[in-house]
Amino acid sequence: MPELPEVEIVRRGLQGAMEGSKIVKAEARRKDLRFPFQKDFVARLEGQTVTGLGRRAKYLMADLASGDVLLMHLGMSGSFRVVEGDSVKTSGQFHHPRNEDRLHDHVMFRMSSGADVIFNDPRRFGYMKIIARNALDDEPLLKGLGPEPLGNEFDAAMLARSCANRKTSLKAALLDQRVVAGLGNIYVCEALYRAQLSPRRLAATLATKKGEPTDHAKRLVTAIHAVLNQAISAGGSSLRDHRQTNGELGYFQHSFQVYDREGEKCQTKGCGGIVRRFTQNGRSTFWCPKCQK
DNA sequence: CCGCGGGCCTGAGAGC
DNA sequence: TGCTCTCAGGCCCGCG
Repeated sequence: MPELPEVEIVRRGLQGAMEGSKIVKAEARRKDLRFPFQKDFVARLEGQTVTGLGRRAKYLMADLASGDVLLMHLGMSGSFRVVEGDSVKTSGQFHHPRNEDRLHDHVMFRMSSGADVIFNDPRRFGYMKIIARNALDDEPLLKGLGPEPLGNEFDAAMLARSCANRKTSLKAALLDQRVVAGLGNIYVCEALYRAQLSPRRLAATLATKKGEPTDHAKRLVTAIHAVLNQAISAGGSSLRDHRQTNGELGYFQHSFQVYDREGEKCQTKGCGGIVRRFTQNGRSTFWCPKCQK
């Protein structure tokens, strides 16, 4: 499911239920997601107050009073929902009266706020891991992540620098979390379209021979900022799995200009092109060959 | 070091 | 209806 905007929406949705509340009870209903849970996973969570809920790239990070950090990744199909009230009365087993499919409810946090926070993930590409805060810098999952695309340090100069020596397409470079951390297939396609840059273009063409950013690099950074901010404002994109934590859908999918729009007319005024699709590095690329150069 | 392709999972949808 | 095939928002790993 989730690229940066969806993860950010989930973070905001979980804040009310989790920040400042204690994890009264935690359950991992299977022994693994993408990776096995740590043996002491539940023990390190129960009784801990969540002092803050942050995001790095596509990771959610819950700060615990113990000094641990709970790292959570949604993979392709992970989602959280917050259930308030009635279910809390249910003793023992983690159970909710709402009549939905619970087959893939894999993790539950019962919070002192009175809310149950439930992680559902059919494909189980998601995972959770507890790390001591003072060991975050050595965490392999986080090491090597590039800049936050909405952060201050991400600008045309930096993007040009990290693309300068790449021997790959611009599309592949933007999907590489070492270059910029948080974009996925949808928002890369949309940003390239908005910047009118071809996904096939060599990544290195964002920099001059001296390594200075080209106008293309500036356009691309502007487009990335715009598309991410608009997507966050729209609650993210709901294609299959993404839900806000209150169960509502995001609606940025209605604003896609190329993603999943193969065969449709290009929306750029006066272009008259047709949105095409092809495969790059095993992933679908959607673009307008006429206006993206 | 870098770039690429395979694999991990389940489920939805298309085609027969 | 039901089977088979393809594809899906991510990312680790092993190979060349």
